[in-house]
This record gives sequence, C-alpha cells and structure tokens, in this order.
Amino acid sequence: MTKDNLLDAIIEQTKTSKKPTEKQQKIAETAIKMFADKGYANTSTSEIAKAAGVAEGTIFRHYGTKDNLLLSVIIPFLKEALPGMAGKVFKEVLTEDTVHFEDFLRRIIKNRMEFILENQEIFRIIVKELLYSEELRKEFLPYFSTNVMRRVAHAIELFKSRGEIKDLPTDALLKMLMITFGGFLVTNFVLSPSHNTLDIEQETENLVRFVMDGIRN
Amino acid sequence: MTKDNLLDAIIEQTKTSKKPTEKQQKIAETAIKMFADKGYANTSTSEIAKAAGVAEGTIFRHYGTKDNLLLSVIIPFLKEALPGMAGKVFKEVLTEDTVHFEDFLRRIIKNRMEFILENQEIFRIIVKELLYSEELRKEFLPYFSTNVMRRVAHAIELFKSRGEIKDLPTDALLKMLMITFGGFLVTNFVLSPSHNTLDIEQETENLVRFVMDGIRN
Amino acid sequence: MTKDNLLDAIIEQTKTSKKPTEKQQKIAETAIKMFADKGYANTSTSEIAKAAGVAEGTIFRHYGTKDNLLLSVIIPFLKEALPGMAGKVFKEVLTEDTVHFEDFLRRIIKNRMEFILENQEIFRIIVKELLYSEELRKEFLPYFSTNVMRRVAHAIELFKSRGEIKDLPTDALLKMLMITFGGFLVTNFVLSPSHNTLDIEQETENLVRFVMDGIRN
Amino acid sequence: MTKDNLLDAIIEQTKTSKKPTEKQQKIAETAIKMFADKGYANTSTSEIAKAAGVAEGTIFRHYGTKDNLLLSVIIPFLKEALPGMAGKVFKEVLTEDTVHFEDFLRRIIKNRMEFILENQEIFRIIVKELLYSEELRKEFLPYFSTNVMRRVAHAIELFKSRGEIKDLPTDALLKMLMITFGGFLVTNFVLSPSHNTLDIEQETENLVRFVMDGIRN
DNA sequence: TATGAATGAGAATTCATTCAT
DNA sequence: CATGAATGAATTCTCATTCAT
Repeated sequence: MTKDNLLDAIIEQTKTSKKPTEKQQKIAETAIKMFADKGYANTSTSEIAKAAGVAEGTIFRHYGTKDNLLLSVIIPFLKEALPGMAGKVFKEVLTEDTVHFEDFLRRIIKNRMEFILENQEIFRIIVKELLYSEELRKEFLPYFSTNVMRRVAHAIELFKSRGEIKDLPTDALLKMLMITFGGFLVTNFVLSPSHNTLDIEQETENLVRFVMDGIRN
Repeated sequence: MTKDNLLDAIIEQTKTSKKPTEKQQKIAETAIKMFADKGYANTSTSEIAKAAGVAEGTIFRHYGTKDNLLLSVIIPFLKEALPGMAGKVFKEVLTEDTVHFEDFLRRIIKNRMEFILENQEIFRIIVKELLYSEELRKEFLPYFSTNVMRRVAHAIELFKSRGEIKDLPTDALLKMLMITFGGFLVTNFVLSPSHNTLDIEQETENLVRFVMDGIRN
Repeated sequence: MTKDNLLDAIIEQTKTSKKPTEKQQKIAETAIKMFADKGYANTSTSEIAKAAGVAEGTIFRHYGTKDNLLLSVIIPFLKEALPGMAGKVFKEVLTEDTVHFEDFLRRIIKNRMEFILENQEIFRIIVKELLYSEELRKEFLPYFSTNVMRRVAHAIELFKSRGEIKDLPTDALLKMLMITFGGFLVTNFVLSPSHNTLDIEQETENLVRFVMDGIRN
Repeated sequence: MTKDNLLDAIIEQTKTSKKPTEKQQKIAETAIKMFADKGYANTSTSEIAKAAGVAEGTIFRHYGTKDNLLLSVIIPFLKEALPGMAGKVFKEVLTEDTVHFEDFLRRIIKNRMEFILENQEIFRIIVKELLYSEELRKEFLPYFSTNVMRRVAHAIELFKSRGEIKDLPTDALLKMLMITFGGFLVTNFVLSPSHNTLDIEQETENLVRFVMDGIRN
C-alpha cells in the first residue's frame, strides 16, 4: 500500500508542482537514460544509483519500487502525450471547416513528432516495455484506445462525411493511419540511431503524401 | 567454445534432420511459447524446465546457455524467413513483365503473412528482442538490410522504370513500404491478441490498396 | 571492471586503513580458515557464509567474486611477506662485513619463520593454491623470482666473494637454499599438524647447521 | 559398497594382470594427464570422457566414482613407488659394509628420480592432491611413514653407528633428508616446467654433495 | 532525508551420477 | 560392454528491497 501511495504521491507531485528533491530529479533523469538505453529489465537499481551519484537506498526512499520508478517516469509523459494531442489540434479542426484532412494530418504529425523528439528517451522506454510487458500492454492499450483512437476515429468520420477521404470502414482507415504513424515513429526514434539529424519538415511531408495518395503513379 | 559448438550442432541438427530428443523438442516448444509471451529476460530457465516437465539441467545439456536456447529458436526461423521471401516471389517478378506492382505487392504480403501466421510466436520473440536488445539489433539489421531491403529496392526501381509507381527517391519509397508492412505485421501479430481470427485475404487487400492509393477520396 | 575495482578498493582499504565492516572482517577470517583447511576449490561460498554467520549475498557485496575473496586475502600477505624480507635483514648484511653467512642465514630463517608462524593459514592457502593453480603460479613465481631470488642470489655472491661459502655456481647454491628452506616451511606449516608446538629456535639451528655443513661426520 | 568393490577389483586387476578394456586404459591415461594438468577438482568427468573418446557413462561403468578413478590411478603407483625403493637398494646396503652413505644416497636418489621421471604426471597428481585433500593426507602420510621413513631411519642409524654421518638425533637427520629430497622432487617435477631437459646425473650429484657437506667453504 | 550495509530469494550454470537402451 | 540422455543437488553470482544509523 505504501507503494501505491508513493506512486500516487509522485503523480500528484507532477500536477501540484511540489518540487522534487534534487536527488530525486537526478534519479529520474538517470533512470530514463538507462532504461531507454538498455531496457528496464537489464538496468539494475544499483547501476542507476551509481550513475546518479546517489545511494541505492535513496531510490527506494523516493520510489519504493523499481517498478514504481519506471511508472513514475512513464506516466507523466503519457498524461501529457495522449491528451496533449487532443487539446490543441483536435478542437480547432472540429470547428474550422476550412481545414483539409491533409493539413490536419500534417499538423498532428508534426506536432507529435516534435513532442516525441523532445522526449525521445521516454518514448523509447514506452515502446520497448509495451512490447515486452504484457502487463503494461494491458493497462496502456485500452487507455490509448479510449483517449486517442476514439478521437482520431471521430475526426476520420468527420472528414469522410466531408468527402475528403475514401468511404471505407472507419476501423480500416484508423488502422492504416495508426500503423503508418506508429511504424514511422518507431522506425525514426527507436530503431534508427540517427536521432539528431532528422528533418522533421521533410519526413512529415513524405509521410503525409504517402498516406494521402499512396505510391501509385 | 563448447557453447558455440553446441549452437553449431543445433543448427546442423536442423539441416541434417538428426532427430532431437523428445525432451529437447519439448524444451524448445515451451521456450518459444514463454519467450513470446513474457519476453526472454522475464522467463527463467527454471520456469521453462518446470513447464516443459524436464529437469533444469536437461536444458543446459542440450542448449548449454539460455542465450543459446534463444538463438536455437530464432536462427532457423530467420534462415528460412529472409531468403524464403526472395527465392520464389522475386524471381518471377523480375522476369515476367506482365505483373503489375500491385500484384507483386499482394503476393509478397500474402506469402509472408502466411509464413508468419504459422510462426507467430517466434515472430513475436524476434520483434520483442530486436527492440530490446541493442546487440541483436546490431547483428540482425544489417543482415536484413542486405538480404531483404536490397531486393525490394531493386524491385521498386524496376517498377519505377515501368512507370507504375511514383518517381520518388527509392529510399523514401522503400522506407514507406517497410514501415507500413512492418507496422502491419507488428500490429496484427504482436500487439493485438486476436491471433486466430485474422482474415488474411481481406487484410492484405486493405493494405495493398492503402499502399497503392492512400486514403484520399 | 566492477570486479577489479572492488579488488583495488580492498587493496586500497588495507593501505588507508579504512575500516572494513565487522561482517567483512568475519568473512575474511572465516574464508582464510576454510581455504587453508580444505582448499579454495573445495570451499563453497555458502559454507563460508554459514560459518561466518552472514548472508551469502554479503560476501559478494564486499568481494564481488569468490576469486576476489581469495586474492583479497592473499595479496596483502604477499605485499608484506616478500618485501618484508628485504628491507630489514638484507640491507644490514650488505653493509656490515662482520656478519658471517651463517648468521645471515639464521636471521633470515628466524625472521621469516616468525612471520609465517603468525600467518600460517594464509601461508597454507598460498602453498596449496600455488601448486594447484597454474594461473596463480604463472603470476606469482616470476614476481617471487625478481623480488626474492635475485636478492638472495646477490647475497650468495657477496659471501662467495668473501670466501665463506663454496665456490659453486650461484644458481646451484640458490636452488639448494630455496629447496631446503621451502621444504622446511612446507613440512612444518602445511604438512605437519603440530602447528603450535614448534620450537623455532631449535628448528632454525638444525636447519642452519645442516645447510652449512651437511650431515657428514 | 559397489564402489569399494570396484576399487578393489581394479587393484586386483593390476596385480593379476587381467587385461583392462581398451577404453578403460584410455580413460585412465586421459585422466592422469588431465588431473596432472588442471588438478582433480578442476577436471570434470565429461571433459575426461570427451578427451578419451568415450561416453561419460563408460567412466562410471568402470570406475563407479570420480574419486575412485583418482585412486585407481594413484594407488598402483604408490604400491610400486614406496616398496620399490626398499626391495633392491636397501637390502644390499644393509649387508654390504663397504658401501659409504654417500653412495647409498646417490643410488637411492638416482633410482627414485628415474622412477618419478617415468611417472611424472602421477607424481604431480599425488603431490597436488596430497596438499589439497586432508583426507588423502591422512591416509597416505602414515602409510608413507611406516613404509619409507622407517627404513630410511634404520639406514641412518646404521651409518651413524659406522661413524659416517653426524651423531645427531635420527629424527632430525631424517627430517632434513626428507625435506631436501622432497623439496628437490617437487621443485623439479611439479613447479618447474622443464620436465624433459633434466640432467639427472648432474642434479643428483649436486644434491648429494649438498646433503653431505653443506655449503660452507 | 540520505546513506549504504545487509539480506535472501532466485538466476544461470556445472557436474557427478543413474539408467534405459 | 558401451552409450548418452536425463537428472537434481550444489555452486557462483545478481538484485530488489529493508533497515539501523
């Protein structure tokens, strides 16, 4: 129970902007780097402690559990990443009917890419652990489904009704969009090592055109 | 050296069809299931032994190392999966100039999906470990690059010259194809739990049309 | 690297007199006794832990490796045993030309016997492992050769030039001295169980006379 | 019980010259080499089996136990080595009163050195294991004491009475002789790697002179 | 709050030994 | 006689977690 309380406390901390200790900060930063690099299972708390210049006990004083440390790092990201998408971009689109789907897509892709570019390491952790841990998957995917997929589905239907995109089942369209964007993100941020030299502008453009018109001449 | 010899012996075994013991068989099967499920790092040899109804020592008598057990399971798959693609489908296409790119795509996708459907669990292991282990990635990706990507690139150029697909840089086209097909496979076989009720015919069709023409109306 | 660091840390500890934990102390003591008794290979870390009243993990927290534990026990002894010989006794002899070889011999033998009497167990460990482990032998013997043998050879030559000992090849004389003193130490401290009732005075005298004049009437 | 019977059977076999199987022979030879090289504790039966070109089970079929294999190799050597000394040389000396102690010593040393030169590996095994295993030591040393030491003591007394050697306590003389010869053998056959290029004639001469007259000029 | 020594439950691996064929 | 697959106890080592200071 202490563990859950601790986690809650940390989540709370994020919201209420109660300052985390300097050490706590350092632990989180270090953990992120190491988890992203070697994966959660292959990173020991003692390594983290050493790299963070902190006693091993300190990690547990703050996070209670290694699992908790992982979640403490992941959750704030998700809390921002998923809704973050909605807040700004979606609302505009739902109202403005001058915006074309292509522009909508372009905006979202660029927006999320920039966000992930700034949080590459956490993104890598999430992708890796999502694939690795059935448990995490079971917790995350439904959440993702309701928070993201539904919104996108909604948008798709809107644009379908406007006649901008093909009149295929929303499910099928949604799936293609998610696969393409997901594959794109994973390829660029997890598989390929060229994290810095990424021309977002160009990559976005290629992706949008591909999604809109395919490759047929 | 014993370790490598053991691995070589196992690879050899695959080729020469020297019968593996009943227990050895059971160990491999069980390991595949468990690795696919929980990931390599989260599966202990003692769990595998218990689940396979075998003494833990027996695993090591046959595979020498846990790593080895993983490789023994992965390598035969890769040996078949990667070249398997080339042999049949590619050659036909390079000669027949009646085949359209769409058909080429359809054939390859269906063919590989069927193969992976039959080897779902190993595919899941490979995807997971590829993302998880830098080491595996460094060994596998270049191999994949030379064996698969180059062939596909070749095909793309062929069809570009025939005017069937857009005259974009081969790299860009290749990337989109790989992302889409990869994302598709991962979504269907790794992320989603509905492994059995997959309508290959229909899924393939959706994918091909999406890749060819995008979603614009 | 952690392993070596740990070993270095322990060596360091010896010099800088940074207090080892009480448990660490106990582990070392217990290990010395057991290694001396049953040999390194026949003593398991779990036995040591049990005998030391410590959790097995504690051994590894402090010493990292079983090998390391052995070295941590041996090295400080060697660091003192080998140079220890030289510092005091040798220097005097090289200057004073009143000292006879017989006295020189007597002093060294007595001095080293007393030292070993106080460190019997470590001496037993070293002798056993030296014979048992090719590896240790290869590391230690050359070191012994340069640090001890050379000095003794030097002294032998000095006394030969003074006409006190036979004009035989230094090598041959050296070999006889080493064999006799070595055999003497091993017999008294390793083979025979009467470790306590040893009359150093008398034994030294016998040995010196034997070496000087042999057994002929 | 089967184990002991097996050991007895093997001892018996040696005497009654019942042919050991070809495989059995190979196992013994290989074991001798490997025990001499790496020590008993560091040599696994599976290694022996592999090196001997034999199935692991075969070792146990013949020797029942790894311990047994060791003994089967050691005992025949001891049975010959220890009494072997007595039979020829001692008897002559006890009768002939023309023989000087120096010649007696020379003969024994040369005789035993030749024997050990031919059985180097077993000698190395015995020395190593004698130091390593309290158990072996407790069995062997008393046996050695009654069979060898007593005879030598007897001879010493004889020569003392003839006035050829110093009138010191037999114990003390005996000890010096054993230490010197033992140290000599261990140095030449166990510690030093130059097993082949040993000038027995010369080494014997050096040793005898040293023992007789010491190093004083 | 922070420390770091101590823990003990497992983890991978080794190996002598057994036994059915 | 010989084989070699199978065993399971023992071994070294790792690591998240606790707790006294």
